[in-house]
Amino acid sequence: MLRFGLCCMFREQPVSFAQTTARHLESMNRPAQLAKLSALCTENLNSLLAALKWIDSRDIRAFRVLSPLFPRYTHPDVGYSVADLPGADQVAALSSRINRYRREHDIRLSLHPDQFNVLSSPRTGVVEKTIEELEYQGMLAELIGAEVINIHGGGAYGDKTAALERFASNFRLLSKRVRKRLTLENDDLTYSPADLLPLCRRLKIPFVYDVHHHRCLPDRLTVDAATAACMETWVGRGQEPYFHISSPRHGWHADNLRPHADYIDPVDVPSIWLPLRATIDVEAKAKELAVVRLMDHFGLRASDA
DNA sequence: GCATGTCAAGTTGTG
DNA sequence: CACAACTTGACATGC
Repeated sequence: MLRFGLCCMFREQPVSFAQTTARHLESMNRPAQLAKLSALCTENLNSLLAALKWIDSRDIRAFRVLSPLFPRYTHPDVGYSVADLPGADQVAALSSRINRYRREHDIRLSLHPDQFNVLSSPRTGVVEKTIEELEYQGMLAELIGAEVINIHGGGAYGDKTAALERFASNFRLLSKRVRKRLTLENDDLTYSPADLLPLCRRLKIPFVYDVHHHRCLPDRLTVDAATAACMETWVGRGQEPYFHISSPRHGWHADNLRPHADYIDPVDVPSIWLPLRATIDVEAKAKELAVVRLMDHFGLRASDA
């Protein structure tokens, strides 16, 4: 059975996540910073629980958690750890409530660190900051029970083979809790499925197949072949494979295919996916409305309000 | 109050 | 060589 997932936020449902900036925090003393950060973390965990309850009511069984759930956690000047927060106990209690909820309601959680995280970079400072961010996400994943931390291959620097070798050696520097959750996704500019699959097999990293990126950056593999290869990389981890779907905002004949549309055109969903047991994250700007519409289309009817 | 510019971070490709 | 695109709002500031 296919499982469709919502990414990070809502268009209409009144569930939102709070943020702050380092600049603003720097205008306060340390106790005031920690008080504000503690309030934001608590607020965001409450929002996450509300998000899971809403998607559960629509039979949506996967959710991508936004990276800054704990705002500015790894910032060099204002960063912190959960134990530093005045509300540390509440943060821990809310996190385990979320973890129990997603377990009892069969909801998959994933994380997707953004483009600043580059394990293939030749710059040691970039790799160090990437590792720090991934370790934060590993800590968060453990708290709330997220299965997957999904990243891209990063830059090519004129030599993809050498870059992926740096990825491989830096991968070994990660803690076990990050390594056992890390996945690799093809992007729309640099690394195609054919580029990444050998590395995924070698390091036993599951491959997340984004078919829209594949259509932007094709390789010798067909959609069917990439799908099958993706599925195989997940066997060792014993989890459902992840796919990503989106539709081009300006159609398939536009100059730029990369911007995402509000909704998914169902014909963009590969028909070979339909009978699979897999999770498809829906990357669409209309957010929950797009997920519900797509599930309706395929007869995976979400219950009505 | 409301509008507008900014936000920690990397890399690539375009203008 | 500088800057926008990735993704996206939401926050902070200033009028």
